[in-house]
Amino acid sequence: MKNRTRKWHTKSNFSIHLDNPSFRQPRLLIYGKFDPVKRWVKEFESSIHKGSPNFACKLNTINQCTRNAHLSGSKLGLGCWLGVSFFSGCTSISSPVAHSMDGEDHFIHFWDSVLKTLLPLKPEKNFKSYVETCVSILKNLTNQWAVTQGSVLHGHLLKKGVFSERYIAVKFLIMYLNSRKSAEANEIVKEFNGFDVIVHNCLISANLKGGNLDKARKLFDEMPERNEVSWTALISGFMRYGKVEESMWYFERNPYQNVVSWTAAICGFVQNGFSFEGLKLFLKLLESGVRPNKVTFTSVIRACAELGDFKMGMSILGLIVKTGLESNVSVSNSLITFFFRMAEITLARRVFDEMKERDVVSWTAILDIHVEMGDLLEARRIFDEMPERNEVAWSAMIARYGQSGYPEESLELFRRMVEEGVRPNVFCFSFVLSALASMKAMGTGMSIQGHLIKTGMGKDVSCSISLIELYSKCGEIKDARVVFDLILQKNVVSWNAMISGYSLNGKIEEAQKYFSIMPARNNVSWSIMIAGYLDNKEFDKVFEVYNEMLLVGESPNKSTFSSLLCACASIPSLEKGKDLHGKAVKLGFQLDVFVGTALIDMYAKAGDIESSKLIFNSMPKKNEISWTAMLQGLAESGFVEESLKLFQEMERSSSVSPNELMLLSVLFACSHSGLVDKGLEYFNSMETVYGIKPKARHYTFVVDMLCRAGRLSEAEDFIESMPFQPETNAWAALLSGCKTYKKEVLAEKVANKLSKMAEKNPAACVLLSNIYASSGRWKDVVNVRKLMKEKNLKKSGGCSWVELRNQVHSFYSEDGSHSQSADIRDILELLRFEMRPFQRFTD
DNA sequence: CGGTACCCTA
Repeated sequence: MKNRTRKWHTKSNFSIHLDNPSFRQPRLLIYGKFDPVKRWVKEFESSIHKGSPNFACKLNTINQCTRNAHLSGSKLGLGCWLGVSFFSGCTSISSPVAHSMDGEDHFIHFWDSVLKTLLPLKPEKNFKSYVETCVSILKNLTNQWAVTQGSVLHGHLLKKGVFSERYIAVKFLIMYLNSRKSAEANEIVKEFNGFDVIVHNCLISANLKGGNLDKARKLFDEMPERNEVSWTALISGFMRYGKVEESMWYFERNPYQNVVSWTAAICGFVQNGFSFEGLKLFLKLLESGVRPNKVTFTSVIRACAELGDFKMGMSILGLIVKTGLESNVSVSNSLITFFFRMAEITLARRVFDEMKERDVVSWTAILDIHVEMGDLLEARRIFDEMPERNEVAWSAMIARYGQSGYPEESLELFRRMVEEGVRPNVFCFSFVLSALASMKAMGTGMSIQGHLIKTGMGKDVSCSISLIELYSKCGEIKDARVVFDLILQKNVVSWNAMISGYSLNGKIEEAQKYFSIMPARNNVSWSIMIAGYLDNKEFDKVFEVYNEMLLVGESPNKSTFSSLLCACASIPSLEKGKDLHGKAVKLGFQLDVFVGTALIDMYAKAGDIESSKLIFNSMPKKNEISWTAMLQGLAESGFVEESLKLFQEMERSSSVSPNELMLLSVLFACSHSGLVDKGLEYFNSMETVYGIKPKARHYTFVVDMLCRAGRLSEAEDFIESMPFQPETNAWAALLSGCKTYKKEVLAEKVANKLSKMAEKNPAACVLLSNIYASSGRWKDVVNVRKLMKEKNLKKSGGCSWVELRNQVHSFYSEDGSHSQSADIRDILELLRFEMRPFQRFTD
């Protein structure tokens, strides 16, 4: 069911709304930098001017800083005040990640400073607020796993005699349980002197948090009496681990059916993907006369968003208004996302704008809307000016920068995140690792891996997947394999990453091996294999795997189609291509940039340039590759003027800038239409205007262009003045120019040059032997061939193939490997015999 | 001492 929602809000829904003026116009003007801590530190400084700060002033400052511990300036502010330099340890380290890892220390320093200020204070001055402050610090320490600082506070409170309060003892118990400090936890349990419902509840929920479901159940069963909290803890705990049936077993037997336990069950359904059942349970709740509260509504609204049920959502909104909860922060937060998922972006914005009070989730929700729509600039603006950021907001930005081709920015944000004391979760780590993978920054990736191993996240699937990606991209496939082997719970995605790594490193057999033994495959697995065979130019295998994929009932995705179409373009097979085009339209992929581009290329290579143009013009989004394919298609199909016109149009009207391949097409077009001077002009402006350094292939095209126009001496000068070794093809172009324009002297010169190169260059050998053959110098031909054999030079052979009943048969020259090779040769002999009378026409 | 909304890997 989760998948259904994901599929439902595709990007195409939003492109319409992006242009909606009512959404565009009102910019988010409510931003404003808000950092109360800075204000408090300022007030504190002014009180120093008046004299030394008193108890109330110090306590107040601690409270403010603790309450706003998440804010960026707070740690710095308090640190400066206490004379602790938070950045002392980090300025000397230049590596961004080493820098980040030190963030943990800043964060510990922060709490050390807080305690250093708190401990000398005398509680008698205002006992009540002193205790309140301690409890608030303790809560933060528990959330942030600062158990060392927690035990310092614990000892201090014992000494001061504040610890007698029962509820404080419970909070320490929870802290110790969460940090798995069983000795300390047992100590506190002992002090409670026997059975206590609350202590037992704490034990149960700690076990549930750690995943020990059986232990939790046992503790629950052993309890002589239970309260409503015991039941709800169990219900929600089982839901958290996907045990919906067990959870409902307890729900139905729960003697205290209050809102909280109802909400736990409803929410559990929604979180496990059973939103419809969640809604049904909500209706039952209404029937039973229990009044839903804000938490219930947030879960139910989320269920409507997951189901895409706008009407139901609006009915529930009616109920919300009736109960007076429409201005509640959490409820509004869920409504923002609900409207966004319904593509009602204006409504989502209105909910946000009309909120009297916003929290970090509200900001993250509105941030995510911009991120999802691809408006990265505006998203960044919101992100920078948000009053508070949590790991969700950070990870949304880090992920999106990485995916949009800005891995450096992704890494920089990650560094800042850790520096500001926000603890990254496994998702965050995997985002930043995949950004590093696209930068091929193995060293930095390894230091993050070190951190992951140290903190016990080294075997996590999502992090490991990104690590596999990183090592494969850097060519360290063995290391990728080590990471893969260590994953505790391998899922399909991790297998896919491994297969794709092998394929990327040219080990298609290994990829095939893993593909065949993986326990479960999805369409991505199949696509990876198809793309792998495509990279290896084994086109018959491409279609073989595709047919097998269809046979097992797996549905191809967009990337499958672009690989298949690319294979069609390489063969080229118009029939297969058209067939795939039809299927793509049926599945709604024809508007996709990658599929569209592959179609353009396929039709162009198959000679149907009209169809290419039709597709190009109908594409709603074109990227650099689409333009390149179209320009190349036009130029190579002989539509040179149109190709040049399109290039100019692109420069004028699109944000795409010219690349190497486009300039090759332009030079090709100029060469084939006799526009030599225009071509030279383009070539000379490559570096100055477009910032592209010409490659050997560009030089070859210019040589070809000059030769075609008969400007042979110019071509010779050009080839001699090249800053690097010319391609063999450049010499070939010059030679064929000599042949056309009967320049025998020059031809002889070129041949001499080639014979010098022939030692190492198989292409030069072939060219040379062709020259000798054409002038009847058979002895020289044999010498060249002998040279090739001695030096073990091999030219990659030409290959031809035919397509029969969904199978591609390929043949190399002198190739007898086909199973029906003998029969084929017999037929060929027969055909040759029958064609003999026409032979004089073929020469 | 129990229940929530925002982010989620190829």
